[in-house]
Amino acid sequence: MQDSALFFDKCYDVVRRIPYGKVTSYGAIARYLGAAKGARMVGYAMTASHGKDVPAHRVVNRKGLLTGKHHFEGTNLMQQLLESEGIKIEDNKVIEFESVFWDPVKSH
DNA sequence: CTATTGACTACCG
DNA sequence: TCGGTAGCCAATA
Repeated sequence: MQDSALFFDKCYDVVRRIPYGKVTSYGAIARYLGAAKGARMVGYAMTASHGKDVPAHRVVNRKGLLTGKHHFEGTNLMQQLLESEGIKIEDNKVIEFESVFWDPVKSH
């Protein structure tokens, strides 16, 4: 029971470590936590991250697409948050995604 | 218990 | 990035 809760908590911890102006992917977090197949679980954790100090807008899928924007208020809040950090968005995708990508494994 | 769904990723053509 | 399909794991009905 606590395993999944711990997984969620670790997801939040990693997301909080994302530097300003950087983003990471669900899969990268999942791999960092030792759950390479758990990318969807990371997304699930983000869904449950409401009300917490988790900058979930810095987490996108592996192509830089803002697949989770629908979970934010309005229709473009996630994009605006990223743009306010210097990350450029076009067509729901992070521009120069590889340049702003932050790998939790490398940071570790 | 099974079936469906989802903030994903990899593979195939 | 190019669309469809399969595999994945947990939550929900």
